[in-house]
Amino acid sequence: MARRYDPDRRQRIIDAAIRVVGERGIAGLSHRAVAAAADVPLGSTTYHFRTLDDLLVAALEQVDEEWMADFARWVASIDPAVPLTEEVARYVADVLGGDRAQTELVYELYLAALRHTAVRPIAAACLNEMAQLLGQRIGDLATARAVVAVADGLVLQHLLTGQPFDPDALRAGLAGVLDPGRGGRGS
Amino acid sequence: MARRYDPDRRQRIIDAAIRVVGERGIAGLSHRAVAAAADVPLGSTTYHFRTLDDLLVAALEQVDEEWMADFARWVASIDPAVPLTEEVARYVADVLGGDRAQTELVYELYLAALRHTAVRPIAAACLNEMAQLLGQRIGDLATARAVVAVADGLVLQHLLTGQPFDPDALRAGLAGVLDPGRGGRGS
Amino acid sequence: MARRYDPDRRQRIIDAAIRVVGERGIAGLSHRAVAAAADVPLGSTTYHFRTLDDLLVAALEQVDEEWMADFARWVASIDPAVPLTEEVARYVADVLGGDRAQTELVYELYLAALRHTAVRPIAAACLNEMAQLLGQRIGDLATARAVVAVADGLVLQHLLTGQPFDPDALRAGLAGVLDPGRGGRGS
Amino acid sequence: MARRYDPDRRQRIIDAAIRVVGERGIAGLSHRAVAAAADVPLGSTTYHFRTLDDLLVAALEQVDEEWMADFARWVASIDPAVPLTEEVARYVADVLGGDRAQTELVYELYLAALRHTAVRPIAAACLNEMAQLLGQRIGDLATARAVVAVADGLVLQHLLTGQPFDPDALRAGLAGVLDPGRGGRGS
DNA sequence: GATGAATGAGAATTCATTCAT
DNA sequence: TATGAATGAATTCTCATTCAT
Repeated sequence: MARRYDPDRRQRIIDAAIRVVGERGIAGLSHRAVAAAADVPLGSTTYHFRTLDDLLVAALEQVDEEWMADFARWVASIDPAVPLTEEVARYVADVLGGDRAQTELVYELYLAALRHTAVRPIAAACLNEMAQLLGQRIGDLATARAVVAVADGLVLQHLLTGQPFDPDALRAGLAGVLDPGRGGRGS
Repeated sequence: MARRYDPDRRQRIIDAAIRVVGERGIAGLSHRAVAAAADVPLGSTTYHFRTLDDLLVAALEQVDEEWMADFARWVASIDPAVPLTEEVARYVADVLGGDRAQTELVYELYLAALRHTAVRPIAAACLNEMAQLLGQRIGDLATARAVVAVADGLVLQHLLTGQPFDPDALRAGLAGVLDPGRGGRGS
Repeated sequence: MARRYDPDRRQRIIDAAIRVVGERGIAGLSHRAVAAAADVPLGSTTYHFRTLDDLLVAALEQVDEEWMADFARWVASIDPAVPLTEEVARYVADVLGGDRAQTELVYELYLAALRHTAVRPIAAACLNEMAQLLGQRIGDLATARAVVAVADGLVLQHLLTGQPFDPDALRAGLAGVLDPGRGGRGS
Repeated sequence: MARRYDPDRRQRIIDAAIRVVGERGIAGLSHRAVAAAADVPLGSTTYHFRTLDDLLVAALEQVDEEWMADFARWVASIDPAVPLTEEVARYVADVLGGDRAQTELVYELYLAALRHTAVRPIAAACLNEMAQLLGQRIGDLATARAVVAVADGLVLQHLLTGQPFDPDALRAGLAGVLDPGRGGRGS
């Protein structure tokens, strides 16, 4: 009854939705939860976002943007003089050591996209943009795609197993993939 | 009213649960849906699995087992004389070309594990077992872990972007990660 | 929390639904209203009738049955020695003078059936059964259908206009339809 | 933002309301639906029609007008030299063969009138006007009322049962009502 | 043991209407 | 005068879980 004019409400609802997904996962997203988190009446969330999917998409697009900004910062910080594996290791370590909530958010986005048609394009765009950005920096798209795959696979692996991340093991492992004889196989 | 002695009912419920998750995702799992899919009375599902979580865990454990069996078959089929990258490419191509429903099930497992304490150990075990199995075969655990990461990252990438998988690009990309100069960067 | 075992509940819900439709019309039927009228928890109505349509159909089928019983009583009471128009007039007068709630229910059933696929068959069956029943009694189906049409049209007309029903006017009017010269036209 | 001066807006809203009722029934009428159908802002519908009932009444009055115009055309086309039953049969056949949407609109009007005080007068006026108009033409009001009743009853019967309309059966049936011995009864 | 009716909470939506601008 | 954001109530429906039989 109090707040009648509230021009930023739409954005506040999106922010609240991101908070809710971060805390309870995509499965935990509900109009009610968002309304409570944004401190707006329930009807307000459905007014601004006709369906829950609309809200989910808006929220994940924003998550994607923030994630891309972080990723772009890393890309910009790559030192051509340093071996790429080391830079990748730094990236993975950063991600795993950073805000766990945000990281979970992104991987939940990926995995949910497998089922959820509405979020698929966001995840696809995210993956493609990462590869493009990195590809421009290092001059090779195939390598960029491989880096993104390795990084994603690693983050997922460590998020789920809880195993500590060891940069040296990564370098040795990657070397082993290309040349098992030297990487350790058979020794 | 018909079936009184039905020793396989528990298993049939699990199978039905996997079917339901495969069709509607974990969010679509419910006692009712499973009961309908298994053609058993509603009370039967709650009788054999006190909570829905118990049923989910049982189902995902079985998904994991089946996935591991497939993975083990691939590991056994690895030819030491063939470059590992080629074998990895074969694996990724197999997964992407195989039963999409089963593949999605495993990523559904990962997704659930991100949030769900009860499911986390299953996903962790899955990832660890894959690395162990492969590590024993190729003699190096770090390489095995890297392979698992690369494979997961690639499958996810292609499932989400819909991009066709090109084994040559993978080999070039991986080479580029280790030695950007030769893999394409700067050339 | 109190009432746990209640074997007649399903029927009580149907009865309550009929009461609700009688009072507020088909548009006023809601799970909530029925639950309140039947004094059962809301979930109970959705348990016994998965969708509101299911409940509506069950209720209207019962309305139809009761209506047909009344109609059959009239058919049985027809005196072959009395002109049919007089018997029809008696029927219409009975209906208009009887329980208005029940009559409205039936005509609401008819009119709703035009739009509502689920109730169409009930209305169609009702109309057909009336004609069959009467046709058997008077030995002619075409006449029976005409009687049903006249009666329905008249009841609707008087229900909506509030005009008093005059049996003599009906007889004169029907005569006029067949032979306008004698029925009054031109005089 | 575009239209500032729009003198026909009120009428356009009414037309849109009729369209909405035609498509989804009275139950589907809502400010939102009308605003979308009329391509006007939501506030515009509530501005021109303070309550939804006002809008419904305006729409149904127009439906009535259009219906009466059609009916008047039929009345004017009646040939005194042709038996009235044949003309009635022609009318019923016209209605059943004509625009189903418009016919349903009128019965929707009847339906609403059964419960809705605000709508009752419109339906009553519609029925009375039909009788008056026809009565003036044929010179007998009682006959006119009977015709209207027969026509309404027949249209309803055929719309609901889907049975094909047979003019001969109608004539025989009506004859049977007045003189069962000749119409078929007892033969 | 096994079943399914019962329950109450919570889900997404839709909406008429009000009112600040 | 016209608009659309805001609101809160009401809608249907789904469901995990309990528990009497």
